[in-house]
Amino acid sequence: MRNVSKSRRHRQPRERCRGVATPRRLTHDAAVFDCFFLSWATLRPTDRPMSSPQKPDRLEQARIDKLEKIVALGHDPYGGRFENHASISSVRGKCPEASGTPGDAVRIAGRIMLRRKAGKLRFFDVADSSGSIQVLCSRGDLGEEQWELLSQFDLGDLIGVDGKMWRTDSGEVSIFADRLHILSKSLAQPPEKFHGASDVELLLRHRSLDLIYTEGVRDRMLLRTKIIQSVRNTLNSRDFVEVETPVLHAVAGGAAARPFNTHHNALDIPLFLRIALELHLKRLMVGGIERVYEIGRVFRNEGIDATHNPEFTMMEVYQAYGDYNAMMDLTEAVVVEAVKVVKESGVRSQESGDPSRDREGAEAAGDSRLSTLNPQLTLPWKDSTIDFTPPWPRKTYAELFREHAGCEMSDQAAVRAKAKELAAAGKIKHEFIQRMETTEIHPDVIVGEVFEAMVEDALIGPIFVKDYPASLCPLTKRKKDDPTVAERFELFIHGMELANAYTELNDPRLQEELFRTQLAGLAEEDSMAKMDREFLQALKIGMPPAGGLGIGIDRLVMLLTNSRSIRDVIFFPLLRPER
RNA sequence: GAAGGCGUAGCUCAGUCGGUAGAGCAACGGACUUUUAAUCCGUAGGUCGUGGGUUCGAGCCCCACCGCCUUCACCA
Repeated sequence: MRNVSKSRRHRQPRERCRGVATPRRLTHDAAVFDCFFLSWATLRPTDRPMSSPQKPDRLEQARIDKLEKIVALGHDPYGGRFENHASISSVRGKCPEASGTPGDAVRIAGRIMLRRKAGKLRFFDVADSSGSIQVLCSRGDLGEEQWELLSQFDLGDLIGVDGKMWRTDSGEVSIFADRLHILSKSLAQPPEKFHGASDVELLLRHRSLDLIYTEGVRDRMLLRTKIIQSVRNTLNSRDFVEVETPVLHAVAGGAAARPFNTHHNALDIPLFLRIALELHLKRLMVGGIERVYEIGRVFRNEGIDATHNPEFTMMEVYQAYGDYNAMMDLTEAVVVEAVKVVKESGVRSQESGDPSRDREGAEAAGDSRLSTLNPQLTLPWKDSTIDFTPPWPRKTYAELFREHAGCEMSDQAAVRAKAKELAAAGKIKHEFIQRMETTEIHPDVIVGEVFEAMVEDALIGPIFVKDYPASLCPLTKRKKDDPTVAERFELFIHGMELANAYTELNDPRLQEELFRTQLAGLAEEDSMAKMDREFLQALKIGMPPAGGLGIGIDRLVMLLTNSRSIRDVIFFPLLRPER
């Protein structure tokens, strides 16, 4: 809390300044800097955030000098409304075929990406969100004032251009500039023009730079948006209703994870950031919203690595009067529709330069299964491909356990022996074996450990793993003919767990009992059995039998964009603050 | 949390055995009216992540710390 109020103290005076310093030619930059230094000086030295601008370095100073020249020429270096400009991709098509003849008059706006000189000619490559184009400026055709203005342009500046479409002698599509406008003076030196920036930390801390200068980053992030849009479309077209439920929870339930702690001052109560969407959505189902979903951020206070960010995006959907079989069908639909969107986008995935590579690769490999698959539904993944063509296999947990572990999961002695074997091979922690030998651990927990070590990585998929040991699933309905088995499935693709679904438990008394009984061998924080009275009360009112499904959106985007790190699909992943 | 790797100019990177800190791009000045990472000539630019230590002398060796990456651990 202290940190928050501290940073607000920094921010307020500066934001106020920004309001005062409305662009007034000539005095504009002076006003900014007066204000800036004023607020700066009022801060005690220890309050100064390290990330805030320090005194300008030599490169920044060179740009400030140019900014001042721009002001002296009577231009606002930070521009203003710039109307009726066209997208760069749209004007490219208007270029005359023959070089040296003027085409249509156009107006564009964008960022200077490259600059070249040839005598009294200046070439700028200007890019907007649709593409880039060359702007040609001729000393002989522009007035003194315009030439003076463009001489103050640097890489990274945002400019507007009025001109006519023009093809150069070498055939390059260009705009022959008639009039130039400065729209925003960049004070920061861009990365090296050929190699770009490659330091991962630099790119993550300055994602804006990454988006501008690293090939493919913006396309991939925008593809994320399209994928999420597709998920919404799929659900909406099936009459599911999107809602928003609280992020601040008094009890962080619905999943087994450690929450972030926070505090409400006026109420003076502890609160938690949600770790799942589940319980509120079920309460809405009780309230009569029979098909309901939410796509939202959840927070888990755990480790950070290539597949885990402390905050991530989860989609949870509930369908009254359905069950987990209905959820398997829905999962296939949601993912397949998203795959189609990715295929249609034509955005190149991270490591295959050519979007059609997966098909050619499959044929070249001569794999009969791959060559007969629907090429529309394959996407590249690392060195291979993922075939999303439905229907995906649906195998039971017990079946897969038998297949990969070589023994029945009901054979406790054999399972224990297997666990020890895996520990010797370094695939299961020795501590777990010690606990297994010395304390009483539920047999299903041991089975779960062996399953994770032997089966999960081997699941190429997409494959639905269904019918989990019931004791691992306190929010799930048991099978009618076998109460030791829960109607739950997980979707695995290349060892990654993408979806998790249940036939939801709607018996309030059984639910309360499951919350109450702590599973032997599990710490409380590792269990989902957190008593939530509001939720139990809702179940007493009566929740329809239902199917429920959760999909990790970030992981879905990773799989569909061939991204190995979750940081490649989140704009601002959490980093330790710089000191 | 553990092990390994990395941190040098705004950016991308060299830096030999411990002996004056290097290049390309970018910047600045100049030449060039059809360039495509333009080219050519010149100038300037460094708290070698931070702090200690060893040494006549440390970017380099040692210790601690900070950050990032990889693998592992944790992780519905």
